[in-house]
Amino acid sequence: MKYDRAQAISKATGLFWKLGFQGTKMRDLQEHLDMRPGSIYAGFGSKELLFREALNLYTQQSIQQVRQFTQQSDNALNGLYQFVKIQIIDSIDSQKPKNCFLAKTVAELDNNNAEISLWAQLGLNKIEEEFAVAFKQAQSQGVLSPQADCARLAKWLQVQIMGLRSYGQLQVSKEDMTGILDDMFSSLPKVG
Amino acid sequence: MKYDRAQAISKATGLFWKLGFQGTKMRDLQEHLDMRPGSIYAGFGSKELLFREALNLYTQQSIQQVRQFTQQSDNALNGLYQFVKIQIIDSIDSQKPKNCFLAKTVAELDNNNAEISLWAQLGLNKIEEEFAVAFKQAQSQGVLSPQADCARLAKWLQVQIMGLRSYGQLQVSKEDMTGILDDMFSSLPKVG
DNA sequence: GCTACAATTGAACGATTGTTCAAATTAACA
DNA sequence: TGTTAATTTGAACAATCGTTCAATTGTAGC
Repeated sequence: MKYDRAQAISKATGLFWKLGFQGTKMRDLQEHLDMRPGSIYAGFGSKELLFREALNLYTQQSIQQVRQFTQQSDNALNGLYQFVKIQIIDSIDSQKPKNCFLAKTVAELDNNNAEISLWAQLGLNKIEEEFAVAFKQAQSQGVLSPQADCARLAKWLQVQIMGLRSYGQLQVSKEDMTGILDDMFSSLPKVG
Repeated sequence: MKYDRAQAISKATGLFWKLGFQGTKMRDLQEHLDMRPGSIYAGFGSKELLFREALNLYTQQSIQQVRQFTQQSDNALNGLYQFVKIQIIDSIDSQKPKNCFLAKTVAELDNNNAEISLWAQLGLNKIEEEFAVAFKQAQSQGVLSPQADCARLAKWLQVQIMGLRSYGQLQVSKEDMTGILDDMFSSLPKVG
């Protein structure tokens, strides 16, 4: 029976996220995907191409979740808060990887694997753009100051999320993390 | 002639910082240190032990720089600002690694290399403690609110630095980075 | 210059790496 | 059911990995 491509990419994403590109060996993937090397290479071409599929899936899911939270919440600002809270804080006690898969990839790979690193950076840019959209939404909803520079706020939020996720790798309590998160959002130029 | 141990560790730190533990091969080290494998193993025991020396040097230098900046500046708060600015922003146009060596190590290594990861986490804790000391100094100097929770601010600063350094890996301008940095420090409960 | 010890050398080892491909198996259609 | 094409299998490959160690070179005291 032919393998389930979407499920295979999903499983590979989890493994790559946890172990990194270099840390994930083909034999790890063979076990985790329950596929033999020939099948993996027939389906994806190489370890690098499969890794790029993983980066794509992660990016796409992140963007989707930002949209989901900003639309479900009463306003986009609360939506972003919920996005960070659920995505980062609530994963602290779980065994899921805590840092950002894209940022970790950029950090791991130097100029020897420049193409993969650039691909990850492209994903981060897309997500940042989505943050900017959310901030503009917040402005049109009247909860964020019209004078606020949304592009700059988007960069700021990226920095905050990267920092939180890096710091979340250490042994921290949810309370400490929530405290930092609340301080973050209380510094925004809110309205009302 | 016997090799210069301190210089060898310094060179190894630069390479490990750039390429990571797994990304740095013994043959890379042999080239970069201009030492033959036997000498490296006679001097340091193994790749892992040399890596730990690198983590130690990086931690020690970071703490030393925090102390240096907080003492040279007119007050500890400005000292911390200068520390971040010079250490991070001014390295953007250089070819030095931009992310935090310790945070990168924690992100890279999973439970298979738990000992190294824990060692890096210990270094991050030491640095955070130094941040707390600096904030207390700022309080006694009358530039930071006496009600401020210095331990919490130290955690906050770690998050900010990790975020800035992660984000600094992308193609950003010094201006954008300085803007984010200024926003960061302007949100502190300053006095006067 | 000789001895004795310390340090360096670099070829080589076994293990592991990403990848290949002929053979075996399954699926599709008559 | 028989035939063809699509897919999976897993042993095996060349390259590279961290590491070792007998041989060589360098150093210090006499």
